[in-house]
Amino acid sequence: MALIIPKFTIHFFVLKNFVDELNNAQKEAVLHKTGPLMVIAGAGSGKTRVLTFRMAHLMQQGVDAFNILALTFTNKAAREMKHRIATLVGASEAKNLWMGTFHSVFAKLLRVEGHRLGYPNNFTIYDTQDSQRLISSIIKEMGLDTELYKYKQIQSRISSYKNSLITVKAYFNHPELMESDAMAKRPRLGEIYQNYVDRCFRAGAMDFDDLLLKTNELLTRFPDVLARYQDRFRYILVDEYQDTNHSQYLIVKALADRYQNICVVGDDAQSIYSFRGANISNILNFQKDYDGVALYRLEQNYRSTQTIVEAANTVIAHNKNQIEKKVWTDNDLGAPITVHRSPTDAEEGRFIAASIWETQHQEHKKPSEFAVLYRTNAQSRAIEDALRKRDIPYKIFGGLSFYQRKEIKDVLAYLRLIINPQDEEALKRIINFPARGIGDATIDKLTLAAFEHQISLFDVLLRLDEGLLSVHGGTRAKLEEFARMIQSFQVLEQQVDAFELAAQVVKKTGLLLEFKKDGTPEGVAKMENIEELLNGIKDFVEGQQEIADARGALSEFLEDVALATDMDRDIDGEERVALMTIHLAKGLEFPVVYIVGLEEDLFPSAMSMNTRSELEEERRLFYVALTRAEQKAYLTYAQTRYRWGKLVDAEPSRFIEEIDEKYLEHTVPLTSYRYKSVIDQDIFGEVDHSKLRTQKPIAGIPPKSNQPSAAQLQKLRKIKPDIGIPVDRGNALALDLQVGQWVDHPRFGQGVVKSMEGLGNDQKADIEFEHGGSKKLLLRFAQLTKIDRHG
DNA sequence: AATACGTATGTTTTT
DNA sequence: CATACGTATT
Repeated sequence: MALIIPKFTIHFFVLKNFVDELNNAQKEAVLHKTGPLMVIAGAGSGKTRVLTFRMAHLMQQGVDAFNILALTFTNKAAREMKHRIATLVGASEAKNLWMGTFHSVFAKLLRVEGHRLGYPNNFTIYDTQDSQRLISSIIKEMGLDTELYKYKQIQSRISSYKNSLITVKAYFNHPELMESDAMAKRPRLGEIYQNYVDRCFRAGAMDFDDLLLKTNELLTRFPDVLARYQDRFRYILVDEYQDTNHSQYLIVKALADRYQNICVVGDDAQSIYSFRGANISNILNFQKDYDGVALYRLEQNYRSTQTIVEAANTVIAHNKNQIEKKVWTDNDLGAPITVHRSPTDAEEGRFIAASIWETQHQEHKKPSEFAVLYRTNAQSRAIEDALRKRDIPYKIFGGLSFYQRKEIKDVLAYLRLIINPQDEEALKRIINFPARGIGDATIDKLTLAAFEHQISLFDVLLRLDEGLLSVHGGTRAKLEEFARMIQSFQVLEQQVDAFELAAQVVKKTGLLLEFKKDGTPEGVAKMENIEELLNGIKDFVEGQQEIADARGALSEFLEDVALATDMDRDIDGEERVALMTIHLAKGLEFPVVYIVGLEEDLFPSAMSMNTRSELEEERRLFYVALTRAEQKAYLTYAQTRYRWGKLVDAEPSRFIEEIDEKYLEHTVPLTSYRYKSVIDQDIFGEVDHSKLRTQKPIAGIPPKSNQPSAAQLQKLRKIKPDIGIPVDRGNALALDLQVGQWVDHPRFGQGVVKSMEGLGNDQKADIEFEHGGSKKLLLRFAQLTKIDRHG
């Protein structure tokens, strides 16, 4: 019946057409043959098209899909690209591509190779919450002051060490690291780090950062493994390169070293992840890192109206450190950007809901054509309330993601423990949930016994008759029963599929009953969530059956879940307004975009105004937000807003003023003049002349005096110079040291730079101090200040 | 050991 | 405002 057409011909035809649609820069990037290649892709310039098409083209040229590795920023992006490539070269070929996020790709690699580093292939992936809980218990076990050692801060510290490849050993080898923690009154941070790493290892667990760190370790320690994967991944493509951290940078560099077929795509103007270690200099220095880099710039924007493109350009022009480019568009001028002020955050929500409702009806738009973008997840509430009142369907992305809900994590903890009984965090989570009479005291004893014998908690349970634990007979029986139950699940796991197993777990542990009996609406919601999880597992199992080499289905499901984001649960075709943070919106586009909460201290965030580089990142974030819009953008702010449950006054964001007035229209006449803060001036270094322009009243009311208010003086005192405190911000590279430069160190005093070594994050300076001899300091951590001095 | 309640404490952004 | 933690009560 079906007409049989040779596949190859069809695909070739499609491919050819596609090339013709590309502009010159795109075409060149796609057709570039071998060697390092960097594509600077402005917002909306079709970079996904270039990436997918480049891969398809490589495959057409005879490159085996097995030899291509593509690292994307989200799993969703990977899926979509794979799908598009499949339409170009056929699904069976596209399947062989290695594509995914850094984390998911290297998690898979470590499943295969991790045994060389002493990890079981069923290792658990600890999420941030697991890490924090473990660190919290370590701090308590060590008897440290929890005021000084706050587990969240410690976790983020350890995370940034790992992202910079500072292992425990390296930590203790760098006096300046210990120095800086000691000065922060946390001299025992190294010990915590040590304990944390040991405990993770013993639990057979890797945290998010380990997935990258251990990959680096693997590739460094085992040249044969490195060689094998270099040979395997002959063509490497990295999307969103501006958001890679040092650890990722090194992995890419190691893998690409042999063939040098490395293609990175990114936009320095959209680098917004420095808080998790992303280093913008990775993209800025790419041309120095590789020889003979071909550089292509995609500057034509196909996404947005002229108004939006140009307004965005005027905003980003306020930043200093950029790769030169000029984004432009052929599109229509489009509507002006609407700026709206509301008295309260609730009003802001109402305005947005009303505006969406109106636009929907006047222009026959679907709900999915709108997005509301905000700086912090907490802002979603007011918007939600307003949308719900108007019956506008919406979906919130991020925030508490589905897999992070307590009831879901509880079920997953059972499954994790079945797969990997060493998993300490999973065990602690569920050993007494549902309640079975095993209290904190018992768990503490258990932890202690595990530590004394250097075994896992579960092993202690299995060896209770050896007298490892002094507990009452009743408690002991309960512990034994718990262990027996887990073991019976382990047997079951061998016999049935993941769905069946999960269903049994939920039933036999009494989890479902637990929520059923409470009868509250929350309890019902929790039951529904568990049901949804089971359905998800079922879908997964069914999907797996189509894949020939599917391994242990459950452990793969757990891996997917550990690395899944809310984005990945997005069901296409759902007609809903999207609510998400700007970070989450990266890479997406919508016809109509509302950027809300444009207020000083919120956006830009109060936490990000201490240094210029932080402020510039906030501005890039705003740039990202604005460039999500295809046809129309709204900027809204409120004069008062509930924060920490308190009503606080707010003033409009400086970012609004940074847009040229000619692109804006105001719904409400501006009655009050906004005082322009003196903080905008860089009081610690060069004066930014663009910031010194005379203040122009926006409407009638004359400017206030230039004297900073008491509150502003308060703020000024809190400002620190943009050097010296880069420990977890990774921006110390701004300190451009030369040999002979005099510097000041808070501890060692003044000294002169004798020599420099290392690159990027590893850059060190050999400094001879006046008192105390010479020291090699890692620039990123040494709190150095340049000083003027000679001789 | 479990619960219930009060207090304190903190908030950017996420794989 | 949420959640995490400590204390008092059963």
